[in-house]
Amino acid sequence: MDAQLRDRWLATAHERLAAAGLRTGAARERVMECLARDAQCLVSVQELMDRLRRDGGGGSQASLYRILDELHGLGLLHRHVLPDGTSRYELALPGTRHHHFVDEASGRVEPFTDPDLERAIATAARRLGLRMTGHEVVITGRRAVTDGRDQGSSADAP
Amino acid sequence: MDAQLRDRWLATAHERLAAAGLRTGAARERVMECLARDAQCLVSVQELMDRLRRDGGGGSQASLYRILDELHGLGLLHRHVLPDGTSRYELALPGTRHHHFVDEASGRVEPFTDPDLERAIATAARRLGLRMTGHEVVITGRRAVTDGRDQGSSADAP
DNA sequence: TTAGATGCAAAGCTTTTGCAGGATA
DNA sequence: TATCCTGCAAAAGCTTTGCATCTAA
Repeated sequence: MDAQLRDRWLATAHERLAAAGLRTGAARERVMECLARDAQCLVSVQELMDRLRRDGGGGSQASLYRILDELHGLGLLHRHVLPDGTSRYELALPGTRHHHFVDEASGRVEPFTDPDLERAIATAARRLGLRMTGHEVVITGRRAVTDGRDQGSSADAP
Repeated sequence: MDAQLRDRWLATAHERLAAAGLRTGAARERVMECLARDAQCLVSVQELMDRLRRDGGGGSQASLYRILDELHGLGLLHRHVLPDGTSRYELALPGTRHHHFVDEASGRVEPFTDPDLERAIATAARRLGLRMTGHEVVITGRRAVTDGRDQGSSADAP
């Protein structure tokens, strides 16, 4: 968990909510703190619900969905839909964009970044004559059996 | 609609179904013909249902879902989930893979291909040490106002 | 004759909505 | 005090399942 990212997101979020003329509510504050901490990479609504309950705060499902939709509308969250049809959210902040890999073996979603891929997407959009507002890359697969072999330099930015 | 693609897919599908020891059923035949014709780029289950009804054949919703799942399991269909949570299918055949662009203005989904992008994805997967079984790229945006200007060479393979 | 294939209806899941009551600025 | 925020419960969609029936091989 990146504490700096968490704080930066919380600050931005509060700022933007205030600018939108919205008030401070207990439920939303709890959700936002949970997101800032646990949604640095895609989390499902169910996972969020569980963590909120575990954190003691409680909160209703309806509020959670409403709040997520609201934050997404303000551009504070990215929203993805997995092949199973459930939606997942993660913090949206400039410079933190990443792609996703779904491990078929475990069902886990993991982030990765790749400047070349990013570039290729931008180029493709330009070729198509599009003003791109967003993009999503999901690679599905399994970890190659590494048996200790070097996997080559990580595509993840350091 | 690409008649050659349609026929090639139907042939492959029949072949693979037979190889899997499955029997011929009226409902599945109708669905397959509809897919071969209308699912060369992502169609929703609802759209398929409508077209099947319009074609007169009828068929139940349960069968449609079952058949789609079955064909997907045999690798004959690609399955995508759009941001609204509904799933869409399209024919899966070697050499016909393409990416998707969602036009925010119209909500339409359109296909495009881009060898460079394809390459970038393969490279990224390799770097990550993954055995890739699938990938999905969705670009969201709007068509730039072209006002007659050349958009550059199309990213679509000729 | 036997294992699939199909349709109908009901159940399951995630997500959304309606409303009344409770906060915030 | 006027909005906005919350929670509860019910509703809405899309998708899956159970079960009895029909059919291809």
